[in-house]
Amino acid sequence: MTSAPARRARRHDPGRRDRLVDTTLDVIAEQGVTAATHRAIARAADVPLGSLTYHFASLAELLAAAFTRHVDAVAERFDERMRAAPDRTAALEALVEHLTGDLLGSQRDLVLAVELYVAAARDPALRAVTQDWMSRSRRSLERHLDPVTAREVDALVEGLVLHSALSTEPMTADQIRSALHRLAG
Amino acid sequence: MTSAPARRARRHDPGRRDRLVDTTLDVIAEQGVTAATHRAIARAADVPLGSLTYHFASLAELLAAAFTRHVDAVAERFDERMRAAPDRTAALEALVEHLTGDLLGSQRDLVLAVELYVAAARDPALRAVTQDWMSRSRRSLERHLDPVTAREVDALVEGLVLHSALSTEPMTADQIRSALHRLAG
DNA sequence: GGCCGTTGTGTACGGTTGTTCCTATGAGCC
DNA sequence: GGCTCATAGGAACAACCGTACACAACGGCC
Repeated sequence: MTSAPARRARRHDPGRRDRLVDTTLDVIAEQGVTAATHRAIARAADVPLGSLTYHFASLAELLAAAFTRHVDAVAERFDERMRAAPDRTAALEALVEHLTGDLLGSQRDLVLAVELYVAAARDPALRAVTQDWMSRSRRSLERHLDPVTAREVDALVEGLVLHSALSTEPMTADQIRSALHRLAG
Repeated sequence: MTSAPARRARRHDPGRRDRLVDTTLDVIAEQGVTAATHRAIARAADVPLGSLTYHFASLAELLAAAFTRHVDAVAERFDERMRAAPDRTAALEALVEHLTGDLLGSQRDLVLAVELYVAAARDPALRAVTQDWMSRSRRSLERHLDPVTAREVDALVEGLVLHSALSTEPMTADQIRSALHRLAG
């Protein structure tokens, strides 16, 4: 029996561009943004190396597309939660759920957030993505909070996320809830 | 006239190991942790390439030594401020000064903090450094705040720092002070 | 059916990296 | 003065990177 020949994706492959963006996010989440090289992504997506430079002019462009897609999804999900909340109290509780469920619950989203922070610290194009994210999340919060409070809550949330990412012990929902209520309650 | 021969450091060079650690911090602050290569650091310190692997078994070890030195300095400076504060109100004001003066005032410390976050997200050795920093700063805060509040303030501060690093508009002392007082006032 | 342009593929190139290794040097001790 | 060994120095190596490019294949239009 020959060794497994690594089944190639079919030659005609519409939507490969989309799939490459998703695979890039997977690689970043699993191995970090510095490990997200052309070769690593090509291997993960099971496509030849040249396919990446065909679909994306540069690696930076591919990374930007990937982070943009991720931020769009997270921001939209969050705004839905805020729109659904009837009042301020419900909004804060929805925020707690957003944090414990989406961000801190799945390591994936947490890791992606931190990797984006990291990459954005040096790449102006990615910094635009993070600024878009911050302003969108602030706008979502402002559905139930005044602008000043929204900004403070946004910063606190950012810190909680980073804390959880770097700490050994994860933060509990109760701790998050109490901090939020003290700031915006 | 020949081109400048790049004056070499003298052959006998006691304390070079220390100087390499400082230079590493400079390179990280100016060009980011990903640009802190053996060659970049050697060039900045004006020493031959081989000198780095002689003094430090690996690049990771050098980076860890550099971040450790920096964290030690910042944490010690902060604890001094907290020790000097007579009461809770003074402590909060000292924290504002610490943030606006040391961290946000000089871009250098802010950049170093974010670069450390970034690097720590992937390197367990560096994560130990950040955890040490967090626990020390929390302990300093606990000189005037109860543990729960200290933890929340620490998280908020982390978020404010990150916000300032990634945002275009820096955060003002007044905004920081008002957020802190709302949380711990 | 035959052409053509879009899409897919594999290889090669120039550059940078961390690390190793051999040699040269000189400060401290006898 | 002579020995010795920790330090200084520079070249070399293997691995990896992003990107370019020439060629193959196929769908859609005439």
